Amino acid sequence: MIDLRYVREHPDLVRASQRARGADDSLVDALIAADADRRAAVGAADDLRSAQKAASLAVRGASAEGRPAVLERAKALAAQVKDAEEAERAADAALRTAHLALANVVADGVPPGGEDDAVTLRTVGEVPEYDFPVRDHLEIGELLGAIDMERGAKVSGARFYFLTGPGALLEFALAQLAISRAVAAGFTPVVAPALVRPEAMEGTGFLGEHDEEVYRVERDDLYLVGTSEVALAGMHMNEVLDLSAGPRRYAGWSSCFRREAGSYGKDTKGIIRVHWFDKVEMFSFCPPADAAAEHLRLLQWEEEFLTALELPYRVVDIAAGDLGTSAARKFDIEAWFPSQGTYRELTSTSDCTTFQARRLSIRYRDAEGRTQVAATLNGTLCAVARTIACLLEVHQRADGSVHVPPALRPWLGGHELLTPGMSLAAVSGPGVPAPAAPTR
RNA sequence: GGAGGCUUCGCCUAGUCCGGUCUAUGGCGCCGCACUGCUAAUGCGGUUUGGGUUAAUCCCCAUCCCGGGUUCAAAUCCCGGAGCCUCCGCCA
Repeated sequence: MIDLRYVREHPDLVRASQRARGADDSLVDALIAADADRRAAVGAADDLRSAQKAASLAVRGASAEGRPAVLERAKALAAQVKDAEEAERAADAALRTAHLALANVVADGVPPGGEDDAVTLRTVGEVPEYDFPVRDHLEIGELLGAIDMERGAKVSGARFYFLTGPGALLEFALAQLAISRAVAAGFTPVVAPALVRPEAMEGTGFLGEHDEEVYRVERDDLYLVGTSEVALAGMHMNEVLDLSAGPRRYAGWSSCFRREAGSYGKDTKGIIRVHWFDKVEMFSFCPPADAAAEHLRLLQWEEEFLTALELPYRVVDIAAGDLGTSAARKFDIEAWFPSQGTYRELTSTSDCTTFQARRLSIRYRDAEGRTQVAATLNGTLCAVARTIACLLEVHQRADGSVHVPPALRPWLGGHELLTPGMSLAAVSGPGVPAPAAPTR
């Protein structure tokens, strides 16, 4: 939800933002009208309630003979209040509808246009060259015994998979690396629920246009999250945070579930686009004035993570028409996928300014001690399945083995290569004693 | 799944049986002022959160977990829901 005061004071800027998104700018005027209606209705109902309260008190003080008349008057006012409150409710609902219809105000500097108009800010790392025919991540995964799509489909259907052997170990290695780096950077690590109540889903803006993307557990009126952003934002709903020591940062781990409705035929091979994956998500609460700077910090942490994995990538500034409802600005990092000969989205970070926090009522105390709406930001540190896909492809060798970046080695038994048929018993992690020599 | 208890303005708490200056009690904490070599102690005052109105103040309305209902009037009575706790059952 955007700030109503801002809409009142700068309707032209909000209209421009709507146009930049390719959305209807007349919604702004509808919102302003609904706001005026509501305030009129509230004023009328308040005045009537005030009169009725006085009348009601008069009933108590009335003499025996004056009482019937006073009571009559109080009853009449009560009826009027009832009507006025009905009108107030209607005006409230109309305002809410108009309010929810508006997406966040696009930040200054966001490129105009739609999906194809993202601006590449920089390209980092060399696109690798291979002197052998490259395999896609599924072929490599199958050679390594790391990915099993067929059995995933047998058990759960299309777009489900098993990570097996080295694939499973890779998941944990990535999780450890991501969480460790986040903790070192000052994030509070969080294991977040993947099943949330409607308020959290709605507050983060996922029941609007993304409604079709979301799994709903009807029986219990719960939703499966598409990202731990939902649980992390919901964590502090209806709270006043202390942000005097700087942004409050969380690194959340959870499974993520997406119906992928409307993506039939897209990325059907492998684990790039799946109904379920695990993810380490960064989430930050900060004063709105710091949000843009915080956004760049999240982006930097994302870049450092990919650099540690030795993955070539580019950073793109998403155009206004392609922003999510809650985002004022969004940067994606796209990593190189050799089998596709192109960069594909691996992580994404959004500055939601006060849009989510206003809905969720997440506030902080400013220097003067007043409560203000906080800003929220989110960024992927590691979406595991897709990252594994990218790693396998980029670091593949002619013989089907895969180079392990040094950053991951501590959790993969120190190995420099994952090789088809390798013994997993040798792939121990820190804290695990070396396997005992076989006794016979 | 079953039974019972609980939820009050940052924290604790009175009030709920029996509806009406509850415009919510008291303590702690916090803020201001006074007093005092300093600190402490003490005294006085303030201290929920939203909304409406306003240049600002004043004022008005709402708010006792949430949503309905009864009533001239609801923290208080009735119905529905949520959360927490205890016990039983089941379960990793």
